[in-house]
Amino acid sequence: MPKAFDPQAVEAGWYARWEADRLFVADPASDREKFALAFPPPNITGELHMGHALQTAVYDLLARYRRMTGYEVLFLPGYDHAAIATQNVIEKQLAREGATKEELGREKFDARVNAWYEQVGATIINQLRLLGASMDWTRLRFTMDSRYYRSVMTAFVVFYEKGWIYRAPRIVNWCPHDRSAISDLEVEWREHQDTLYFIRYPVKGGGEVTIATVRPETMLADTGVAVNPSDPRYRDLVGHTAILPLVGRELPIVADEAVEKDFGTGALKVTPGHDALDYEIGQRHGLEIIDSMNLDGSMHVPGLPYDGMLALEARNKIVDELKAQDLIVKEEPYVHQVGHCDRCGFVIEPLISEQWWLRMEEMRDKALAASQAGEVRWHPERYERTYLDWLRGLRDWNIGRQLWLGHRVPVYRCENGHQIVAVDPPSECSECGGTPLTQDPDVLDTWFSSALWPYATLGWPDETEDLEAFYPTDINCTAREIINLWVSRMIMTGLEFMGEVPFADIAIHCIVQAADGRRMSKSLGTGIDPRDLISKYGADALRAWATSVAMSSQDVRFDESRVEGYRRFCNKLWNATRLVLSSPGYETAATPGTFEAREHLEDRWILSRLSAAARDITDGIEGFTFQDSINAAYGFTWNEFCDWYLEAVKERLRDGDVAAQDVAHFCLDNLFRLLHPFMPFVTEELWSRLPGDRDYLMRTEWPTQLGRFLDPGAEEEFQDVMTIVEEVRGHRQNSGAPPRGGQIHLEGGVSHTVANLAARLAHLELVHTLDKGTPLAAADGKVSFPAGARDAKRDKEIKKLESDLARIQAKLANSNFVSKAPQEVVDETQQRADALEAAITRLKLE
RNA sequence: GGGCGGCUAGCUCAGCUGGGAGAGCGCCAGCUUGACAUGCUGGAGGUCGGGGGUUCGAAACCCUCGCCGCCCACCA
Repeated sequence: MPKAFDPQAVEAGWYARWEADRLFVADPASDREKFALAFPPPNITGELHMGHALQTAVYDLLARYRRMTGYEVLFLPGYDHAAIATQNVIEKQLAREGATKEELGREKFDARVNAWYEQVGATIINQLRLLGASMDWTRLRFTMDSRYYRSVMTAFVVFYEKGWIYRAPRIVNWCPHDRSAISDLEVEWREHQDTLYFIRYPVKGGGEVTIATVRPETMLADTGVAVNPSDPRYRDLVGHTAILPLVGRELPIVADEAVEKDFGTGALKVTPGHDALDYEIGQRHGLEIIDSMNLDGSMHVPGLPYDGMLALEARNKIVDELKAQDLIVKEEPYVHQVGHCDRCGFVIEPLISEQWWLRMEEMRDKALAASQAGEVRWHPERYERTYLDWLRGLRDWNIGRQLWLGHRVPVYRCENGHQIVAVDPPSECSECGGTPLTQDPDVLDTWFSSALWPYATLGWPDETEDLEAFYPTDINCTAREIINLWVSRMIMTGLEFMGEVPFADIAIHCIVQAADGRRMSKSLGTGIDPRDLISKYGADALRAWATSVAMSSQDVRFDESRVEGYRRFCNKLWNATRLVLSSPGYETAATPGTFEAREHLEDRWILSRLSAAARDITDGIEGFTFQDSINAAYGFTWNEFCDWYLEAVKERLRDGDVAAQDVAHFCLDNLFRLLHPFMPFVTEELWSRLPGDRDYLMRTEWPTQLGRFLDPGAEEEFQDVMTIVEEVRGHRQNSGAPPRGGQIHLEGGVSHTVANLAARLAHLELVHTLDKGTPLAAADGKVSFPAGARDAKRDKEIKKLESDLARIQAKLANSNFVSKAPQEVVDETQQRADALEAAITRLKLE
């Protein structure tokens, strides 16, 4: 067995073996209880980043844990076509080549996209394998594969037949770059420093009204002026008509509650064609809608000199002309939020467009009712509110996109104007039999298809065996930024189509930031490729780190040294195993179990500690506090099993002591099981090196029967041992004594077992009389302290203990404390005081 | 504008329902200790963001202020 743990060498073979033996493949016909995870399909826009690695580690931990606890587990992988995002990726590639998708043409563009899907899909799968994700590859899904496509079409048709899908012109968020509408959730708000212009609009019949705007170019499409009805400044103007400068259009002056009296001048220019609020005001007052913008964001004002200009260009020219006419009252610097397309970054232009809409009321209400009924549990709980608040304010969803990439809307029209909505493309018009039919050019919002993920991947709308066995799935774990975009929509459509929430538990994991606190991103150069970390520290180390931070209440800054720490942890496990394996005769010690005798204190102690660790690790997983699991496993392994137990039994192991072998073996065996979900590779490897004929660790049982080893008496006694050993080491160090040698004197109260073990661990000779020799040591005043070892550090320690004691005694002297605090707290405090007094006495002894 | 999270050792973070301030890394000192120098031993380092309050007792609960971050939102 190599002296050092080498992740590369260990990891290489296991994944292939697990997979070849079909350990990841779920059986819907199994008698076992089912546990299903539909892995959030990564966008097929590029390679997986740290966030994906973290998420994968969490999912796989749950999958492996559930397999070991007896469930039939389905861990279903896949990826998402991510229409708008992928289209942007390809367009950027084309731009670098000096081309555009229009030049390329639709067919070649599609071919290019498919090639990209193949390439990136393969990379993603490879990364997931490197991470050790125990996914059922026989069920790999893609949101654009033919079966999934059919699910999406079916959902559309069902919604349509319910009357929930309709087409209507409305103000939408228009991305001039993508030439598509996007939903409110895809708008990213960024702070802009702009200028607020105060512009004078003359009023017909005399007077004027001054409005404030940051977008003077939109005035070309103004069709009204609005003021608040309760604003005394403008009361007399309501009902009058303003004249639009530069254009001459007559603008009715209306009163509307939506106008803020305190903003600007309190008078608002109304541009129903290019502002959401103005649109609503316009609707209420029957104002005309004028469209002054082309779909590429340029001005569409035929007959005016601004026609065809870019918005900003037009703005400058308009401001110049208004100034020339002395219509600008003033300009103020103004900081505000401006919407951008979250995929391409272009400034969003609100404009009127005819779009496909999905009514959400009924689905929203069902989702709210499900939460009310406790069918959805959030971890941490606070995210439930984020979700519910958003749901309550939900409006109709714009599901149409004017992109090249995505699921085409299944709506067809014949030459006679009939409209057919069908899952499969009809060959002729169902009303007049006419041909040819043309399909609606729109595609669906990529989130429309993602919303079906938990059941479309299982075969819906067909009543498949998988759907029957594995729906609902059990847990969804994602970043909070897609709670509204994705999680909420899965819940709504899941309730609608399947009648049940798609998962009962939702865990929100943290976001990994770069070490300096910035966002991890490729473009900023702050991203880290998980594969680099895997090759440096191993997948196990990366996973252990990921699960240790995943459920953090705040986002975490990436700290590479922590990943490195977990690699060292793997090495520690490795070497602990090596030590045990080197015990003579151990190879043939096939049947553990003789430790039941448990005559040694250290054996009883470590089994008790193992039992506690198993409990803490299990509780952490069940309670979505994975960091507690990792910490318990780490602490047990390093600070208890290695630092104390193995040190205590080294000689016994060297002598081939069967009880020591059995106990050590039992600890390792259970520890590997307990760590397997977190660090699957190294644990599987070490497990395979233990003697005996072994099946895969991956499919052994989770330890659940260790409670019987809890042994408070042994823990207390061993605590005495540790205290003595630590005191001896401390004083040795302070007095410059060599690390070994010297004697320990046994006094009255100390059990022979404790003294003996302490002597062994501290490398002392145990003697039974006080007058023999000079050194040493200690515990609870039961062992005398030798003369001649007094030093400055000891004085300092005495001082510290004395001040601690003074504080505690003051507490005990407080009658309020004694009378009001619970008796056990008072008792405990008294015990601490006694212990401190004893320690001081001991240290002062000469 | 509303909501949420964070502020704990030099750094990255734990501290759950209030009762002795923790870990990893880093730092200092000492160790070729028959598993591991990816190691071992000892140690330094914190008025738990500031200020009030509740309590016998507060890092934890309440109020308030200050920064940092996120989400939501139709004030042009």
